[in-house]
Amino acid sequence: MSEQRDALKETSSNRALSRDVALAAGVSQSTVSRALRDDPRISSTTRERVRQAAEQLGYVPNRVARNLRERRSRVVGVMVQDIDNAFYTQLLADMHQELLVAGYAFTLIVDPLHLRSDVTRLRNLLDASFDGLIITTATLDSDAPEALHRRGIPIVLSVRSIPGLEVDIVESDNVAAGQLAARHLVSLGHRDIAAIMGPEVTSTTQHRIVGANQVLGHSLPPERVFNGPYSHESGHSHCRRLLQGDRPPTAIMAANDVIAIGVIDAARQMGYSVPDDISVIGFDDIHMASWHSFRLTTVRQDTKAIAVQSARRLIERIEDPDGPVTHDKYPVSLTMRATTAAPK
Amino acid sequence: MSEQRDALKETSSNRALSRDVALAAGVSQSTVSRALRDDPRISSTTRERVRQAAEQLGYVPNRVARNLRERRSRVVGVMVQDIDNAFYTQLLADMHQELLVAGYAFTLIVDPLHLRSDVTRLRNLLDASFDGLIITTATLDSDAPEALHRRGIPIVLSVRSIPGLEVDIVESDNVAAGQLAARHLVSLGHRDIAAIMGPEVTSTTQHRIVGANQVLGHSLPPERVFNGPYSHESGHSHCRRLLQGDRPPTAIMAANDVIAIGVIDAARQMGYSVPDDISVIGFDDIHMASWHSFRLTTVRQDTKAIAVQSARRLIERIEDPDGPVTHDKYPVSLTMRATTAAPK
DNA sequence: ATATAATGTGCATTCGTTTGCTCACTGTAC
DNA sequence: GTACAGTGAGCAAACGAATGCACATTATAT
Repeated sequence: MSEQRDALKETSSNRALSRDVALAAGVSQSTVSRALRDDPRISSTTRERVRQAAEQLGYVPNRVARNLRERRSRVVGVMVQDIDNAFYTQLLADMHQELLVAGYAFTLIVDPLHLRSDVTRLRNLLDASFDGLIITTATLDSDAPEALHRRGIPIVLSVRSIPGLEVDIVESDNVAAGQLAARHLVSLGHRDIAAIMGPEVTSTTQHRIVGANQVLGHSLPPERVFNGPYSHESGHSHCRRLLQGDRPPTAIMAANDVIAIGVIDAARQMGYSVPDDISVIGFDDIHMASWHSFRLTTVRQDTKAIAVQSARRLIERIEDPDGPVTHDKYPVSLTMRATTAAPK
Repeated sequence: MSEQRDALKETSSNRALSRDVALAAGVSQSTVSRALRDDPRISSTTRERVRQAAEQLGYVPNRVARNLRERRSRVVGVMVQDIDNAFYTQLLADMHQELLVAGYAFTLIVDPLHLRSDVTRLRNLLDASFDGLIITTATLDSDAPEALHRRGIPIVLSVRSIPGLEVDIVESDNVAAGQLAARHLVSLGHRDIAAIMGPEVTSTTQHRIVGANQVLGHSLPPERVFNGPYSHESGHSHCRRLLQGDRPPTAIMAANDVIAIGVIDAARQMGYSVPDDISVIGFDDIHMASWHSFRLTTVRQDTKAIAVQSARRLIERIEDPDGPVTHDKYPVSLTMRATTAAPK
């Protein structure tokens, strides 16, 4: 048993190193490094010999050492508010894919606090040796993005933006999104519309409200606008309260599909029929929106394009820190399904 | 402009180093390191002076260098099949939390291929400098876990297991889960039950089928058992086909809630009522299962406990590679909601 | 045969920390 | 005044790979 212990101990520390390969192949350590990285200066015979030796010993280069030497980690951080949220989850899946093919790994940073100056947190971001950061949790009062930017850490603001910051931004045209939703509801004949939005300090929320107001010709009355997290629960409870009130609205605009589904659930639970008694429109068009139980009418944003482009922009920024700052704004479109209709 | 360029260039490379702090504080670089790590040998005056200098310069230790020296990265990999899946997403959220407080970051590894010997992939896992790996994608024919284990890389098998491998396992009692589901359906009077399961090579699928068969007193007929991915789509299409067949079953057991919801959607879409026309039971009890639109009866597994314990076991294993191998098996329970009833 | 270029390797340094060991200094006991 | 702890700090060697430069060796030109 103690023998096995020792064996194990040895095993865990006897990962073959480049110098072991060098010894086995009868060349120098630097030649091993070059051969394995396909340096043209190494003859093909030597290269082959080194390859074999490496294979034999199961040699895999130590990435930490390489990172130190190359002064980069090929790891990027992706900040999201909440992993357990279908929108972020779709976004992450596509970002992951894009980063992967570019040779980057990513580590998830969950940031429920919207990047408000939490010194410890900021320190962690700085010392975490990311090559860059995709931030999807920016709020208008986030201070971390600027601090990180000043430190020279490549960042891209994805999904949500902060005005006046000279960093790459990838987002949807949220003003147009607000317009689209409002125009759809108005054209169906709705006049009393409520909005269950995300946190007020969020660019998406503000832009969409602006867009909606433009179409309505007036500002949504404050008692018809609700702010809260992007959760099923938020949609559910706000809708419940609305329907219990004196004069419920005839339509509800939700900040995203997850909220919208919460709204639908609450309405149904209270015996209301969607869309006969009340119309509901969402944003995003996540997979779930098309499920038969919901068939949610929603303003589609090109989540995949945003995910992919965010990853690309970050990589570009990492590889060329001084390139021009970009701002991608993707068009949105209306996906009509079965949760909106003319009011009774 | 070109001035700013230069400034930027400098900025990105002039992160303060410990030697800069040393210079500023008038001490040696090693003293800086010790002072910042609260080494008792450093006097409090010196410590304070170093602290101030570090603060002043905005010094943050380079984690890559530290990792190289300490021979560890404080990063663990978590392998999941699919990010965009509510079950994994919940699991990840809790693992993340647990790892975070223990000082570990995690990087996500998406592994749709079930860890079948993909040499490139394995290489990537090996050289990625993870301190350990939580694997939720093991199948009975995965060979990577054994290879990784042999290499001395700490791993824990989470959710799914592989028999005969001397590694830590954290899972639910899936035989009991199968029994529970079958017993519930049988006690309601169901005799013709179909099962829409995950991939056949999965321990969870096999154990649950075993449990169900034990209760039924016979094996489910092959034409009533379907294997497929853990997706809404799989539940949807299999259910559709079942209901279009000659004699549809009176109840469907799904391998997880996501599939079950696909089943419900398909049934409703075809005009069947759940549970009046057909009963549906899921596994997991994800948040969504309780949404009013589904109210899914399901066998609950303690996802949170599994997530937390997997993280803990991995950390223990990292910190004590030679400790005894553990096998946690969590009990499951029946959550009765509104998708099961007696057959007509 | 000698100079010259082209080719392939190796030596030694570097990346930025942590840490074993040494050493200078102070204060106490003899 | 010498010896001896007990402090506090510095020197220098890791950690494991990448790479600039020097240096062999061979092929080519003269």
